[in-house]
Amino acid sequence: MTIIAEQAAQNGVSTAAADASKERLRLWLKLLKATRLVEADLRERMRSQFITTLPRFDVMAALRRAPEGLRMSELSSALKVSNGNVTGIVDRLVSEELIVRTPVHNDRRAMIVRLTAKGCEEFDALAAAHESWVDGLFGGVGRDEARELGRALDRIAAEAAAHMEATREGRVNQDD
Amino acid sequence: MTIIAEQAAQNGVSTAAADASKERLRLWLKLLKATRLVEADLRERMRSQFITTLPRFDVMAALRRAPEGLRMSELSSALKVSNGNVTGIVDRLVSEELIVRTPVHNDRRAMIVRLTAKGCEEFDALAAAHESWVDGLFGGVGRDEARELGRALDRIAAEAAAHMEATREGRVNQDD
DNA sequence: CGTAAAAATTTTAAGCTTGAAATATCTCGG
DNA sequence: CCGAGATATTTCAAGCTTAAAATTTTTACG
Repeated sequence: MTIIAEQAAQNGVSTAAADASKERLRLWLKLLKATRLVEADLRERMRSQFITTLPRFDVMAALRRAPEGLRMSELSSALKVSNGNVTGIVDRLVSEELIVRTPVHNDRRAMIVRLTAKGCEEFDALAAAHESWVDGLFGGVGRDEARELGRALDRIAAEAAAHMEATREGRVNQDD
Repeated sequence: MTIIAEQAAQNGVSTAAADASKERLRLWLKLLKATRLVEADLRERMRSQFITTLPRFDVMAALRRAPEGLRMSELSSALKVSNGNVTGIVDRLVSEELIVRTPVHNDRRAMIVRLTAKGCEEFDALAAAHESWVDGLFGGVGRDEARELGRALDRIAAEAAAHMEATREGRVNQDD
């Protein structure tokens, strides 16, 4: 925090905490920058080489792992996006016959979505290309370094999720 | 690459390269997951506590560092987003009197955009809150670890950018 | 049984994002 | 001076995203 660091400096207080804080802000900006850079490249390749998008790829990837299909709600929670968002992407994939929506017996509110044979084929080709693109972009990262960074990111994500949970506004249990 | 790994295994070929490749794909997925998690939290806080968005914050942050203002094209290249995108965000910020668009003498095509006094004030409050949110989310990352991860991410971004440059489709200089 | 609350999904409004097309203006060679 | 090409920006169409409202159906309680 620049402001806190300035205050600390003015107060003659140790800036150790403020230093760590600044370093964390820089880390976040770098994380965001690197992610956006890679994401933009993958998006562009999906668009120009396969006429598709990352969100469509994400939906298809989730369905590829579920041969029996997934409910709309399972899909949206697996991808961590809103229900309405999934509705739109699924609509478009259905119109291209890459996936199908089928009603669920016993529950006329719900729909099961799964890949068609055509969808499986297209996804597999897409996934192979995607893996090679990522391999190229991260070519400078060795196996051990990738593992190490992956562990660090897992830990950061877990800690961030815990912090989010702890500072959530709309308290579910006020007695916690 | 799963497929290559399988082929390699079937062929009795060493899987060392395939192992590294898989580990890189995992790293990318973790990078994306962590970034989206943090981004979603920051977006939600911006929305509920300040009735604004991350793209607006990004635009205001770029302008905060440029007291003389920036041209639309400078803004879009600084933020690495399309021109049309900046036009829309700027339109909305102008309508709230947080920034102003002024014509440039000598060049009637161009516009300079800069923060108003109100825009500066709002941005500073927003930036202070943003820094404290990030500090909370990354609270488990110490100063030295943050520096180390930051360096690794910088290197990855630079290597990815170099790879993108090297594999670009529409060659600018075919003689390179 | 009947109905209120819960659950699954879709719809809607608003904003973000891109790439491409359209406008307007500028620059420069002839 | 004029016109071709370059440059700055906006407009447009399409898709992604969210939160909130609306719809439909199920569940459970009295």
